[in-house]
Amino acid sequence: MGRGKIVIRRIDNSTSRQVTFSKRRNGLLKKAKELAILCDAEVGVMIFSSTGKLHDFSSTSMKSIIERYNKSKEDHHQLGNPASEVKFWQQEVAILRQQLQSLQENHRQMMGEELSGLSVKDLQNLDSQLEMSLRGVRMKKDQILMDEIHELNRKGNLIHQENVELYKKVNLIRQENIELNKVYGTRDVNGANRNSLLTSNLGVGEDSHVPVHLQLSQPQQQNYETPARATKLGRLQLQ
Amino acid sequence: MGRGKIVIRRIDNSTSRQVTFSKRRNGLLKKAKELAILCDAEVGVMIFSSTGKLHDFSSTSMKSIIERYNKSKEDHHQLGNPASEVKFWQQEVAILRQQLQSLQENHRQMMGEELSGLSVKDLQNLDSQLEMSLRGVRMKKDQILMDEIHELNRKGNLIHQENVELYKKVNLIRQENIELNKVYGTRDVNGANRNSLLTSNLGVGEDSHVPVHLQLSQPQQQNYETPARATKLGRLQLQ
DNA sequence: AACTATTTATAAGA
DNA sequence: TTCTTATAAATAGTT
Repeated sequence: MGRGKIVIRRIDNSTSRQVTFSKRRNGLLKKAKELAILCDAEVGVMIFSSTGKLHDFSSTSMKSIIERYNKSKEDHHQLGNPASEVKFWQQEVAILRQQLQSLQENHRQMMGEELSGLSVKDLQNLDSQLEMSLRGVRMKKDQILMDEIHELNRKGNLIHQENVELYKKVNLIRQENIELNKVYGTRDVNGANRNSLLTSNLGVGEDSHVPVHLQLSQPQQQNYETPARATKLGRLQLQ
Repeated sequence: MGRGKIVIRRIDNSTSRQVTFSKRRNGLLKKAKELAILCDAEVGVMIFSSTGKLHDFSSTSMKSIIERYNKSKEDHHQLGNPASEVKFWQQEVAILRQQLQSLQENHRQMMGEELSGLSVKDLQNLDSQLEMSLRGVRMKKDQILMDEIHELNRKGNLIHQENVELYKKVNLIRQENIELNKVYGTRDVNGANRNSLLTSNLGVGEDSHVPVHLQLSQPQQQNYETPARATKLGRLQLQ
């Protein structure tokens, strides 16, 4: 429901993700409120943004909704109980550690390390993925460079235009001087010579009337530099 | 958003209240799901219909969302609480969450996604890393394939040796038969013909005395398959 | 449960 | 962030 259709998938761009979050969060909270009023329901909504900020709505008190939820789930494991609370957090740590380990292993494989356990099929899949990533990265890089080049061209042409205008002005003033000389007689022959000299010099400027246009012939094949070491992007330090 | 505009007020008619509840409940849950996915948010929704039935959605576990909610709302149970153990585990969770987020961001970049924030230099480093990874993966893959080929060659040669030995034995036995025929006279002309036929057939085997040797001409350039989808290696599912 | 005329939400762009 | 606006999506009332 917007200018275009979208697929429900994590929004890559951080800025538009934030904007969308803001809009949709408001929408969700509004609809929760409406549902509670229209249908006489008890509704609780908790939202944590990716930056960790909490947004919530509850038709009655959130505490009572959570209690009702726990009761409904037959969950007699109370959240105020310190022993079970410790247990909960320990479980949470265990889950996160497992996720982290899994991601780390995956990361190492994407770095071309620790490939021993993989089959040819696994390796082929990894190969394809890396190739796709590489294509994406290079496209992005080229796009940035092309944008820069276009910007430079734009500025170059602007400056060139300025030069043309200045040249016209100079020519006009020179013409005026010649007219003045005609009216008051040629008092200064050397002065006239200087004028003709100036003319020929500016004539060179006239040759470059074609717009400046730089271009990379094959940007995707160019090599800008080859760092031997792994960078912060390639080799993430954990802890 | 319907045939007519409505005011947000409790629907008196019980039946249409139920119907509206059903429709809007689904809408709310759908939107909660979308928000969680699109904006990478942690979302929990609890709905009790007026008949008391529970409907809920949670992007992660509802327990962890409620915990986070309680923690976010107030850390009142930290004051003078001897359960510093809880605090410790909470800190542990915070650290792990941060690590996980960092690794996830890195992983997305290595997958060629979310490249918006990167400079040309960053992209070049990523490019180099991916290329290096790719080289490593292909080397590993080729090595496995070459090992397999060598193993097959070894087995092939072994079998070929066996065949040579068998051929020698057959030839010996045939020679013995000829000798016996000479001694006892040719009882069976057709039998001799069969023998000579056998000889020529085995002669073909003799031509291939050179060891069998298969080889991939350019293993690193071969394409075994091109999976369009990302695999478990490329696209790791977290929770 | 479908249908569909409308309202509402929101994606994209300033 | 906030506004605007074209378009997608949700849904109120109806069949």
